[in-house]
Amino acid sequence: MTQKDDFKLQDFLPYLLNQAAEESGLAFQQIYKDRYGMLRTEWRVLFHLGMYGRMSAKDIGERSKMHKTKISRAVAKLEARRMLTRERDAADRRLEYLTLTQAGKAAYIDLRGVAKAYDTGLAGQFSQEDIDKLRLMLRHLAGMK
Amino acid sequence: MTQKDDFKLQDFLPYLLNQAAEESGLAFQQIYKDRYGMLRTEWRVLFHLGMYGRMSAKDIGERSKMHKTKISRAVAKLEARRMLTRERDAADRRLEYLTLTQAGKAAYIDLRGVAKAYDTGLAGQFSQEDIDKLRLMLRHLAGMK
DNA sequence: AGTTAACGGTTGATTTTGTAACTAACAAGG
DNA sequence: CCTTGTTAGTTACAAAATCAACCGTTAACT
Repeated sequence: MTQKDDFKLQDFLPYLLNQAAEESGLAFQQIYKDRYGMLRTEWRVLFHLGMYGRMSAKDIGERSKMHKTKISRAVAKLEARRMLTRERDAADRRLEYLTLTQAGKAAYIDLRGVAKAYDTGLAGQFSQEDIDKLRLMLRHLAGMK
Repeated sequence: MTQKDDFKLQDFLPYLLNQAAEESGLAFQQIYKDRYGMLRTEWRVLFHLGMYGRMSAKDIGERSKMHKTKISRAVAKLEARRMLTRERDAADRRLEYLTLTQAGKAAYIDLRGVAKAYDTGLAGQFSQEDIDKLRLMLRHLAGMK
């Protein structure tokens, strides 16, 4: 091109990370979509509630860095599908605590199992040492220090 | 939760990759958006044409794994902004070859410089050895063998 | 040639996201 | 109390992504 063109898009970290994220998540996405008709935002909310138990939308937002509108909509859908219930805080009536229903817990446990196996499969392509380092670096890049 | 819950969402590779991709790309995204009003699909098309020179939408699709409708629309926008021109193949009149205009090249060169500096900044957080390994693993996960 | 299938690319309808503005509730200072 | 500001969450509207159907063209088979 116009000057010596030693730029390689395939090495550009944001691009590479995106491609890896997309490709590596595809098959898992297919599962929660097919099995429960969920969106990514929805399974993320589900996972947060499954892992940490009862919490507010705000708490989820802080941990996941998802925008509050996404969470609001995901919660609405999960509620419509009877996967969670809301409960207003008596002391501060702006707050709503979210809890998984039995159906929600069942979905969480199911998907958690899938995720674990899936992750094991991905990680299995590398040595334990390498995968540990990868996770460490990714956490660093993600700002999850 | 219901059983021993040793699942950590923060270690789940597709999730972690997504967070890292999102976070690491944010500031760069801001630049091509502010400076040229571009979308991610648009700068990707721009970069492909800048790096490889004249090519068809289909070629871009194969290399970038973007869906053809995204590419079609990105090309239309770049054309409207006079960043590229189309040229029909005389032999196979379904094909269109895309070429950057001067303005397109200038934008590419500008953004390529930004990307390089940006990437250097990201990579600088790690040792050369680690960053090489990271890229290798990401390429592997992305299926870009 | 004539039919059918496949391909490159575009378009339109629907879904999902992003951005702002909005409620309703609380908090702090006067 | 009463303003002003902030917070948790929702909603409305615009921007963008997805999906399927589409057009014109080429290829393949008969």
